[in-house]
Amino acid sequence: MNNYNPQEIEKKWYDFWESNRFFSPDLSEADETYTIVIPPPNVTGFLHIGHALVNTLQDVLIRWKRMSGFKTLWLPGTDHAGIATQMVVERELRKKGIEREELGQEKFVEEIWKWKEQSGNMIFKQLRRLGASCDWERERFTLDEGLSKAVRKSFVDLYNEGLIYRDDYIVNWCPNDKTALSDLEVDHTDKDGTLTYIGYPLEDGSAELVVATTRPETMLGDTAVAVNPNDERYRELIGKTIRLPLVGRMIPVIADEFVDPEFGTGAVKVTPAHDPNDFQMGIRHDLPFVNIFTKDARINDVFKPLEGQDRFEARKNIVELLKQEGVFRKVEKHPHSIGQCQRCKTVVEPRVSTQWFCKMKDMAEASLKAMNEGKIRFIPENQGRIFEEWMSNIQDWCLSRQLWWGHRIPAWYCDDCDEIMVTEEQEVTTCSKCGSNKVRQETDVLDTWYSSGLFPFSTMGWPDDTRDLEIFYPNSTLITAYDILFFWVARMVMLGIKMTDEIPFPEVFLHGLVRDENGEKMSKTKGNVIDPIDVVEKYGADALRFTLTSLTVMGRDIKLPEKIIEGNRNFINKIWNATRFTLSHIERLGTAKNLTDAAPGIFDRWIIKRFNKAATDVNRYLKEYRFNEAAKAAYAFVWHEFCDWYLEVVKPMLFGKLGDEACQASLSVLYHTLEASLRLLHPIMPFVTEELWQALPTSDGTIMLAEFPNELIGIGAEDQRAETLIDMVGVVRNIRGENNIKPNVKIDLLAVTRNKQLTEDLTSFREIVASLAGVKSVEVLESINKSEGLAGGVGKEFEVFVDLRETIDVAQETNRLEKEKTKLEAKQAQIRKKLANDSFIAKAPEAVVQKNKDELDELTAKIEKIDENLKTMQSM
RNA sequence: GGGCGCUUAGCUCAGCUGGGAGAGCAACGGCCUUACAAGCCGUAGGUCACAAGUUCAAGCCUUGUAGCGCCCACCA
Repeated sequence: MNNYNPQEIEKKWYDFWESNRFFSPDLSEADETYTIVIPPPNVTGFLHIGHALVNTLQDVLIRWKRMSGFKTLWLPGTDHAGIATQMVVERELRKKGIEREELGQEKFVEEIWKWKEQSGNMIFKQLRRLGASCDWERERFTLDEGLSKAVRKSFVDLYNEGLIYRDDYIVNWCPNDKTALSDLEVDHTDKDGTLTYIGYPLEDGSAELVVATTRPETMLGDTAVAVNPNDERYRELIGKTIRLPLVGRMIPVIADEFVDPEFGTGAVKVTPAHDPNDFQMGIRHDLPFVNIFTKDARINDVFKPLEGQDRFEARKNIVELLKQEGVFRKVEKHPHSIGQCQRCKTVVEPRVSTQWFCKMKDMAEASLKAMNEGKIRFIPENQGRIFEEWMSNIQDWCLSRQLWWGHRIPAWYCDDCDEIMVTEEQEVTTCSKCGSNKVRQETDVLDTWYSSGLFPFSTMGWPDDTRDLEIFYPNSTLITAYDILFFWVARMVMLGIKMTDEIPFPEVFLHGLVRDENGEKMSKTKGNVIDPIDVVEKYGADALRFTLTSLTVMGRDIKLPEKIIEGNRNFINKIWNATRFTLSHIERLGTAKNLTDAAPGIFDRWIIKRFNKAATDVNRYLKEYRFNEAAKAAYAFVWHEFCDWYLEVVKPMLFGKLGDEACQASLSVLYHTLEASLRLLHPIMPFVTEELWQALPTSDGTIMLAEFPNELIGIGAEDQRAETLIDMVGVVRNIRGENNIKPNVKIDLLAVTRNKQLTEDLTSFREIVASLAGVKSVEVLESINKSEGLAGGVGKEFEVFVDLRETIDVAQETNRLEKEKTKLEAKQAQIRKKLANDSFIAKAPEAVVQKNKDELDELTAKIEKIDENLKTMQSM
């Protein structure tokens, strides 16, 4: 069994962690805390790739901080998700032939709860498979008693302060869901449409005013025609009366600055009850509001001939009627934007109705102030500007929804005296004003985002004064996708400041959206959905986590091709095998069990130094939310430094070619570097690291509570000695590769060194160089008498030659040398030019100048040697 | 209409405060070398969209141009 098999280990370790309560913070110790509150998924939800991403990132941070000694809490919860859930359950019931209306609100809500008990929280089971280290003991739900109390408390407070009010207003109405929507819940798309021109005759029959409209059917609700006051063409008509075709209503011609004389005919029909602009005009000019639609957007009884017709049907039919009446003038193509319900895609109908609103301006200003004072920081930064833009142009928030699933608005109406009582009490039976007991509770519920807006503190027990609130609020950071910046983040910031006087979190990291390999949004209809659970089953959770982490770049969406996941699975396999190799030799580790007991050689010190650099980088990158860089740093170290070089260096030691002491030292360094590497990788790939770490003889407990590495052990001054030997191996491999010398052809290496240290090192470690370079012997020389058949390479402090008399292809070797020379000469020319520039010498920092000079010397020396080698070739 | 981005190797993309153009995948050549063929070694490939500017020095800073994308907005 050489390969890693995730299925065998993942469940085992998750159960181990959970049953040992490793996810729950120990409140008895007063460590520094680190808190993340989950973006609550819908109770009805199934894990999609976006969840996999956001929760992987949170888990990486949480595990990293937990290992770094913080008291960490990752609090999970779900959102009741008003419309979405109601729709799902409605659909389920319809399958059984039951309509929501038959059941009534109470029964229906009971059904949803039942459904939630059965199928809800599926997503948390799936999150466990991802490895999410949430504290499941603190799981919350937005409709829990505690969170509901927070909703009531905040609502009442805001109402008493005058920030929440009830008013008649034109709102976005979904005729399918039969509820009001907030502006954010409406998606706008450009669609082909038409512009219909209709002639409206003046009352006295003297003329007609032609208006243009995209929605001719709304003319039934017209209560005016507007023109721009400065429009010469129509100045005479202002104040005159028009007879509305088909309906016969007398309506005035009004003047309003809103009208654009350039558009259409410059005259606009005004339908205050069915268009947001017209609504405003209606208020400005005190016009009547004629509602022409039922709640499901059919023509109501205002116009009998079309009564009961759907608005789109009516649109066609009314044109016919207008033609019959002789007022239809023409129709043009006219693309325009239409609003659709975010949930059901039905075209939204603006509708005047009584709704509850929240004033946003002051809260938005407070949020902007907090941001400008640096109390809240967005990562990436440009998201802060988007936040600012939105906050600066904020509109009041329509809070009420004509749904049944959600927090019922805590308001009661008295039918006798019309008193409105807004109170935290859950049972109101008598009117506080007139004593009547004809009181009834508001049936509307709150926008689902209202309760999630309280999530950072309602989950901690607010409004009560709880220990959790004290310890874990404000949260440390918020991780979420940028597409809910306004829906959720903005609301949390505003409500957080308002209700608790504190910013709910000082940092917000907004990640991109996961798309398919062609950059398309994933959707079931397109069939390009990647199911994270499928990925987990095929490649393992760690491969998925590593992939998502390594693709998380600031401010960019993520394309996810399967190939990348496969490559990262291979990386895990690499670690798996490196560990197997190490363990297979570990019993030979005698005295030098502790790293500090070992007397590390130059390669040992080199790998420790490389590890220290990787660990420092990973820590820094995670701190900066540069997930991709953190993953890359760990990957590059483990694969390309630890496995590619160090493991190969160690092999000759293990075979006893350099003596027992060196072997012991390297074995110790090998072991401890591996062990530390597992800890370094754990936050990103928890399962495989736990599995391997548990197999180590020194491990105790769990890797998830082991210390996150910083520096393995301090290594003193810069040590280039190993690098030089590594460089030499590279030069020899290049000669081999380019000359197509088969690995089984063992050649002798002649090395000419230019300094004493290198001579010593090469002598001591010739076995290692021989092993890595695939040569049978290494002869260390101070100079060489070149003879035929020697192919040579040049390094900074050495030249190497191999005897190729048997295999040499002179043409090929000459070609190789010439290519090398050309490359070096180009570089040389560049640097010469730079150094010839007086301003460069004068103005560039001394270190930069010196570096260039050194490099030039090195290049010149190398080129000289290559020339010599070329001569040798020519003589053959 | 306003705002925010993107353009770097065949593909997907990194590149933080200006000083070496990089990774993964794909390609090419060679290897079952005693952890790993889910692997190893070697090689090739780029006017960093275009133009101008600042600078000793620009993929990176400034301005403009072109193409692409996203978000917001009440133009009938």
